[in-house]
Amino acid sequence: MQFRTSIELAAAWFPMLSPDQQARVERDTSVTQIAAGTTIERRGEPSQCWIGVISGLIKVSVGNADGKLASLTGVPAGGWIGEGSLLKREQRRYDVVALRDSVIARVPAVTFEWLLDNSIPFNRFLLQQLNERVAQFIGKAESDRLHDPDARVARCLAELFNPVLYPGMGMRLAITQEEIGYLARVSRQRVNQALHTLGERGLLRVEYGAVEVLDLRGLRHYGS
DNA sequence: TCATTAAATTGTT
DNA sequence: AACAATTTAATGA
Repeated sequence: MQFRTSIELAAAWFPMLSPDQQARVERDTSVTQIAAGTTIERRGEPSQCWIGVISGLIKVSVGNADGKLASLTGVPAGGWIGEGSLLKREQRRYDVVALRDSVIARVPAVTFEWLLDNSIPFNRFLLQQLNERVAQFIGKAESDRLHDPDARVARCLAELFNPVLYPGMGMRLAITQEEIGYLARVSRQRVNQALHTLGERGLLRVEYGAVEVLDLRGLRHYGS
């Protein structure tokens, strides 16, 4: 089955399961194709699924009670998101939106918990995933203090594009300057300024409601 | 299909 | 933070 191959390729934890565990995951998991710009999960909905990105790229907007964004992060192919809400049995506190045409897998909460109870390799994978996420936030906090706003914007964009890796190719990302601001922890006005600075250096091109990355390496190493 | 209006996003102070 | 300018989306003839 082609879905089986997809899950095996994208989920590092899948091959570690026992055959009967794999069988159950295959049975319970739904894999769907998502068009770019589609909202996969909406804030407030109690949808209890663990979401994995088989291919493409999605973004996760974490919001506070006011509906304003507190932070935003991209999830590349192979990444999984939502275990926090599952573990705490809460409502979703963020929007999940596909940035590119993507294929996502949904693992029901009961299956997720069953794996948690029965598979040590699965627990190990989760620990690693959580650890990396913490490291990512710590790294972001560090660069917040070390670099100027231009560099922060550049690195955040590079971080979003990092997983997709189209060397030299122009990639267009539908993201608002306000969103970039929350992502880079910079005011919207400063984002606007930074984008033009980066644009003048030929690293990207600013569009309405989007930016097109021209030089991913340049962005990643900007300011260092 | 085109013109008008509203909403969203951007650019500037 | 506030404002004007610009772009997109929606609506109706």
